[in-house]
Amino acid sequence: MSSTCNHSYRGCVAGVPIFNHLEAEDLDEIMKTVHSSTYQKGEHLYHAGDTLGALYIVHKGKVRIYRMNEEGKEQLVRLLSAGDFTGELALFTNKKEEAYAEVVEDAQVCRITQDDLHSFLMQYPTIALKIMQEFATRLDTAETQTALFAQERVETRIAKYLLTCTENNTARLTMTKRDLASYLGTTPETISRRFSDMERSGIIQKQDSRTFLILDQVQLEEL
Amino acid sequence: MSSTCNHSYRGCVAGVPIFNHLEAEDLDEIMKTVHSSTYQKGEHLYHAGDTLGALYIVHKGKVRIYRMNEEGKEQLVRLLSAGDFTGELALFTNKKEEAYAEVVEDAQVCRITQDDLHSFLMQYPTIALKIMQEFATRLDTAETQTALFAQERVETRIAKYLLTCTENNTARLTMTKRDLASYLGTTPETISRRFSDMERSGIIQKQDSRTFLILDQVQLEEL
DNA sequence: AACAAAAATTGACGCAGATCAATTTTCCCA
DNA sequence: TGGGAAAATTGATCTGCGTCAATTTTTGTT
Repeated sequence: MSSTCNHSYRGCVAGVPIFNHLEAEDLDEIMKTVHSSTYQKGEHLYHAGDTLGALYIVHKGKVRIYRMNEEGKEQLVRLLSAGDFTGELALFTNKKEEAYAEVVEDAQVCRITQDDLHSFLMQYPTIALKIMQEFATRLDTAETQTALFAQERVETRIAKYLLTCTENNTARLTMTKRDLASYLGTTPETISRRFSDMERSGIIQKQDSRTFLILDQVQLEEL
Repeated sequence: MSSTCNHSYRGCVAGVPIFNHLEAEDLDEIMKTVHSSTYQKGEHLYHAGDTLGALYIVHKGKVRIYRMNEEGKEQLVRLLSAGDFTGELALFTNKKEEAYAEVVEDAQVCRITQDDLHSFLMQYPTIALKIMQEFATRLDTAETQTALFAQERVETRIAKYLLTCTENNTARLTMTKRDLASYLGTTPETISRRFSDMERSGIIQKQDSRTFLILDQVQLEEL
């Protein structure tokens, strides 16, 4: 069960890229209209088909955005953590939501209604700019992702993904391999095999189930 | 060669969803800052790697937005016609463009510089709303497209695509099958075979090279 | 610590779709 | 309007990856 309250809780909004450039008094203004809820693992923020009237901003925890086709096959679209938002489709168009938002780590989520947001946009045009920045970036990511699916083999997709989450020659996965498979448009079995291949050929080395040492970055890059 | 002029040409802007809700005098205001160019088939508006400082709005003609991977494989991302725009990534973020924009049908294109657009957004917040609407829609399309690639067979992708361009039981392709293959992440050969299959099983019937009669929409929908 | 449930691994097998190659058809534009 | 180039079609072959199935490992819970 999720619990709701609409007290002023500035932290929820202050940490979010869309708003964090505003002055303190403007933030407080916005906070007055924000509804904050906590959700537990397994709960959904929304389902496909819902007509959302609000923007959901994750303040704490993790939320899995996924789609499902007619046969029930899932595709992981995005994994939200603190500062990320969702629900923009129903907010800016009048389409129904096509994705599901499932809490995978106990979360605190702020909601801003469509009407409130629209009036903020008129009042603070810089917010619009921030949102557009976020949109443009996400659009680019989505199109890159599509191109990746369209023209690269699974091995290449994994390699590219690993590189995006590598720091100091160490790749730390933020999700299970099962979710990774779904995100990369393949199966857990194939993910497993490709990881084994890469270990066998000395490109990576398993540290623990979620951490891998990159032994040969050059080779990884040209997969 | 493209020719440029920046005379006031209201038509360029008036027909564009982002601006067409504005009053005539506001339109004229905007028009003053718009640069209009004509391009011939084969010319490029921009290449991957360019740092664009402007939004490109197609007023006439067609523009092919495509990406290319390291091996030179192309993926068609979008086909722009009158009213569509491109260049938003470089405009709202500071990333370099990752796609190519090639004119495939003699085109007239308007350009609005970053600075001008930003000041319009502050002056007319409703423009921002329109752009966000467009972004949200496109984001949804891109994510739908990704999911389509991730979980559906080529036959299904074709079927879904055909349905999007069907009117009165007639599907009219807006691009060559070669481009369609690139758009759907497959090869011309496979496209050809699947179309033949669908004709053989009485689902569609070729009218001319770009037009197909939908004989059995139900079956097409469940492919 | 112990258990159940979820996740991950590995093998065997089959198929959708890519690739290569050879025509045929369509589309321009000179 | 004719000729050359691009696009489309069709066949033959090969392969990456999905599917099914059986364990094994990891994880979270009491």
